[in-house]
Amino acid sequence: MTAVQPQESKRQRAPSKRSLATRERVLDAAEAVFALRGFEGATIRDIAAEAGVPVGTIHHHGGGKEALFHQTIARRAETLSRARLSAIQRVRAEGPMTLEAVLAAFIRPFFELTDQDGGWRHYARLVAFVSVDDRWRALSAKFFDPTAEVFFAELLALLPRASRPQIAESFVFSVSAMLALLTSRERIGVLSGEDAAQEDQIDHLIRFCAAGLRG
Amino acid sequence: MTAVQPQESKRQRAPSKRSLATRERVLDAAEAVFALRGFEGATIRDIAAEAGVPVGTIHHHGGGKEALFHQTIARRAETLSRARLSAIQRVRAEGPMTLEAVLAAFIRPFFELTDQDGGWRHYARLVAFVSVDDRWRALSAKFFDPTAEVFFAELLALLPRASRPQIAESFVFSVSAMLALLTSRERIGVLSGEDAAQEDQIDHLIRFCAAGLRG
DNA sequence: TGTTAGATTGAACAAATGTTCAAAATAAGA
DNA sequence: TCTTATTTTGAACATTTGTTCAATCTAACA
Repeated sequence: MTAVQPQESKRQRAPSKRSLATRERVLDAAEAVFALRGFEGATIRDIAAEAGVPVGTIHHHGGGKEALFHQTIARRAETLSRARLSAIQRVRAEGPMTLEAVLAAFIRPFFELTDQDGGWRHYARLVAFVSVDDRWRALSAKFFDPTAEVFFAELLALLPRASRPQIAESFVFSVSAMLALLTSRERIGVLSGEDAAQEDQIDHLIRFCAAGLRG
Repeated sequence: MTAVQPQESKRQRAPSKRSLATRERVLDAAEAVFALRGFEGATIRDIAAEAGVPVGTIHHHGGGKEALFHQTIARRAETLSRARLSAIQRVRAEGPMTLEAVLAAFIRPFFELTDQDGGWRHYARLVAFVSVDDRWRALSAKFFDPTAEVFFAELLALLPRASRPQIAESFVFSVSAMLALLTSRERIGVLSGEDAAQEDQIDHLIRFCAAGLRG
C-alpha cells in the first residue's frame, strides 16, 4: 500500500525534523482525544485544538479520521509487542517456565510503559475501547493477535492437562482483567475505600490469572 | 425530575396500548443500534429506521439522544438486578455460602436472560461499552453499583483472610471476565479453533474467578 | 545561495446530525 | 357520539463534522 519509490523520478525528500515533530504532536493529540471520547466522539477539530495546529494539518499527517485512528493504534503496538516478546524470551532463557512468569511477561510490559509515559496511559484506554468494539476487530487482529498467539501457545505447552478451549477462555479472561486494571484503578480504589500500590495490584492480577488458569 | 401531577388540573390520560408498543419498538431499536455502533456512532435516524418510525417519534418517546441512551440502559437494569438479588437470596436460604455459589448468583442470571431474549444480547454489549467508558460512570453507578455492593459485601464475608483491596480487585477482574465471555464468545472460538458449549464456558468462568479469588 | 518538494494554514463546502415544530391522525374518557 | 389529550408524521433548521484546496511558508538539497 505504501508508495513504491521509482528508481529515477522526482527527487524525494526526507521528512524534516519539524514535520516529524508535528506528526508526533498530532498523534499524541489524537491518542488523547480518542481515548477520552472514543472514535466517533472525537472530532478532527478537537484533535487539532489539542495539538495546537490547524485542521488541515490533521489530514495532512493523518490522512483521514479512520487512517489517523489506525496510525494511533499502530504507533505503539510494535513497541508493546516487542517488549512482551523480549520478556518471554528472557523467561525462556532463564530456565523452567512457570505460569506466573508467562503471565508476567505478557502483563508487566504494558504497565511499565504506562508508568514511563503519559501517552501510554491514553493508549491503554484506547486498547480497551478497541477490544470491546467489534468494529475494530481487524485492527486487533493485525496488531495484537500475533503476539497473543505466542503467549497462547506458551500456555498450551504449560498446561497439557487443560483443554484448548479452556485455555482460550482463561486467556481471554486474563486479558480482560488486565485491561480492567489498566483502565479502572480509580474504580477499584472507590470500591475498596483505599488506594493500593500499583505493584501490589499487578502481582495480585498475575496471581489471580495463574490461579484461574490452573483451575 | 418527573412532572408532579397536580391534584386538580388538566385531566391526564393513560398511555395508549399503541403508544407503549411504539415506545418498546423505539427502545429495542436504540438498544440494537447503540450496541452495534456505540453512543456517538449511532444516529437518531439509524434508530428511527431500525424501529420503522419517523425521526420525530424517537424524540417524542426518547426525549433526546442522551436521555434515550439512559432509558435504554435503565429499561433492563432493574430486571437484571432483581434476578441477581433473588439468586443470592436463594443461595442464602439454601445453607452454607460458597464462593462458587456467590459468583454463580452474580454471573448466571445475565447469561440466562441473554439466552431467552435477543435484546438482552445487545444489552450485554451495551453494558460492556458503558463499563469501559468513563463518560458513563454515573450511569454505572446508578444502575449497577448498588447490586455490585451487595455481592462485594458477600465476598468480604466469605474471604475474611483476604484484604479489602484485594477482594475489590478480584471482583473487578471477575466482572470484566464475565463481560468478556458475554461479548467475545466468537473470538474465543476463533482462538481455540472450536466452539465450546456455553454452559461449560460459564462453569469455567465461575471456577476461574473462584480460583482467582482464593488466590 | 537558489530551487523546489514538502509542510502549514485557514477558509470553504457538502453531507450528516440532533432537534424543533405544526399539522394530521388516533383513541381514551365523558 | 363528541371532545380533546396524545401520539404520529415528516418537513425544516441550525450546528457540527470530515474533507478539500489554493495560497503561503519552510527547510532540504544541489
